Amino acid sequence: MSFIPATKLLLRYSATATATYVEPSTALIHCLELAIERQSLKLTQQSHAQIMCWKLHQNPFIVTKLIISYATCQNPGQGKVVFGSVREKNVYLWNTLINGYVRNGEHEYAFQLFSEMCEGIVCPDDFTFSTLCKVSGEVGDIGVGKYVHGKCFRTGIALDVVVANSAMSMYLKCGSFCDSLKVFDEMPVRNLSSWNVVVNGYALSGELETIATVSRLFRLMDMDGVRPNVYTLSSLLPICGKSGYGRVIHSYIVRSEDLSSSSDVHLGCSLVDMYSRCGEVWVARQVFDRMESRNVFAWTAMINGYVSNGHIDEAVILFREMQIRDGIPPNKVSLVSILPACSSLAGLIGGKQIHGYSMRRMLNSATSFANALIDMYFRCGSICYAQRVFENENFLKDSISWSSVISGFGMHGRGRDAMYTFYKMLGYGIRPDMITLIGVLSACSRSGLVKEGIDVYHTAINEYGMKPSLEACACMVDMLGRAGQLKDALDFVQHMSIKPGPSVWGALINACIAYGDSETLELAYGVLIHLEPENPSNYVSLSNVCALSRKWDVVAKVRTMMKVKGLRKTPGLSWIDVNNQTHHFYVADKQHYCSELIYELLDHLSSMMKRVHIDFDLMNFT
DNA sequence: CTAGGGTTAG
Repeated sequence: MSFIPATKLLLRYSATATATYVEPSTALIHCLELAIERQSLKLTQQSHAQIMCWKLHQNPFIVTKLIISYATCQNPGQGKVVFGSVREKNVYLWNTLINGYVRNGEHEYAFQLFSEMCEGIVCPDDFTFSTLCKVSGEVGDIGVGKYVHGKCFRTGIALDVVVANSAMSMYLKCGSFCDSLKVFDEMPVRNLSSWNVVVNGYALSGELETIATVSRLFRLMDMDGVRPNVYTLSSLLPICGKSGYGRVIHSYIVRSEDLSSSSDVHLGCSLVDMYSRCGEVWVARQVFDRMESRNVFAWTAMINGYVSNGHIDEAVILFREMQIRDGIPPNKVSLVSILPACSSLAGLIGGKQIHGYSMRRMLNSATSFANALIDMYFRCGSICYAQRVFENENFLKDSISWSSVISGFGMHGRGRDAMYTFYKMLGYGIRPDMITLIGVLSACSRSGLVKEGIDVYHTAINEYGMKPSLEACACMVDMLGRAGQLKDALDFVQHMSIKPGPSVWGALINACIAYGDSETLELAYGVLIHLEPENPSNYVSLSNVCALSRKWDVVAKVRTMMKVKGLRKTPGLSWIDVNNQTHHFYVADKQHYCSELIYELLDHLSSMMKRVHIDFDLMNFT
């Protein structure tokens, strides 16, 4: 794009002027429009000079354009100077000036101009108020927002669609969805934008209450004579969860010709994401394959879908295809998505390659990326690299970074290190969240640090006002149970502030099995099966326990109960990649052609481990 | 003939 000097452009106008005369003011407006389009300060200044030359600086149209032009060039102050020299300031001029400051992020000055305007002769109009509502929303101060909105009512401007829409959006941004809905309810006329704010409000507020509202929303919109557009649907899709409404929306898109032919990438991404979240990754893939164009968002959504549904190999293939076929380089988020795949593949190499790539592309300074990297190294067994990323790499550590390190240590049985990291985090004044708490507690549990774990639990409640989640409680039960403190564990379960769930009873059961408390065991199984009558794992576990104590009649009863209920448990399996071939094994599986050799080695390793264990115990007791 | 609202993902 070549730069055209203003003077040359004006000359060109003079040349054409022989054929058709062009007003100097029209020529200047065109110049300014070009300046706005190109964001050229130079062209703006040249036009300004020409305006002064031709004495057009009182022309309201030209001056308005000039102020916009300065604002687009990040010079709202220059606009203010121009504004000051205009004798008759009309409402357009005021609005333009205020808007210029808003666009440059100078919210406070915009408010100051607004109050100056209110004291003057020129009254603020609907345009002024919509702008100020937006600013209040961006500031996030509901007090200011209510003040501005209140002023709209005196003049009846509040009923204007755009003003009301801005007010709704303002309340939403200030965190008051109900004020937003109140405005919506009282609007005499609504349009698509009004509905889009409401939909967004639902999207921001919780999930479950929304589900019932989603289908109603469609009907109500239809009754209002408004059809959902791309924005409406892509805000709606992420909150559908597994409700099945996602499919309803998809079919609506397919049926509406304008929507399906728009081939909007954003909408496609939302669909891919929605189906992935529903666990229907195959459908997601079909949507993905039929998209007309795919950007990095689309590719990442699909990769993420595969990773979160456990199709690691597909994710890796797609990660390569994105770069080879479409020439799209991965960005921060693509890397964060693929990193968990590296840890599942149990190969440190892939993760290290991503780490190296991120450093070359300078993508490694992002907190979320560093956090994923730490997690990946821990999962691949490299405590050392994980620590190195945490300590040496230059990124802003958030509570997730600390939590990753804490649970990483826990994973490897390094309870003391986890505790040390936890208290260091508190020392830095960082608030722990539920994930942190669970990380510390599970670390304590695995390392037998019962007293320490209880201390942490009480610190979280008393000093940080946390309300332990079900998982956190399950960790406590697990910790007490593993240490053999069955009475305390049961006592904890019975005095929990929330209703104990399956995970809590499950933890108690494990402890009972390990320490042979058949009385508590019976109680726990009773509750667990009552809570989750459809979970096959519970029956299998119960039957195994009974088999151990040779209660064959109970075993048979449990097995028939499962059959009657039509429950089947998919057996767990493990696998390993050797020379690009995957070998998988079930429990006591003898199918593999190297079975004999494998079991021989396994026996050898177990006896070695037992010896080490004994040594370890001896060391602890002396 | 000038100015305003909804949002933008993984």
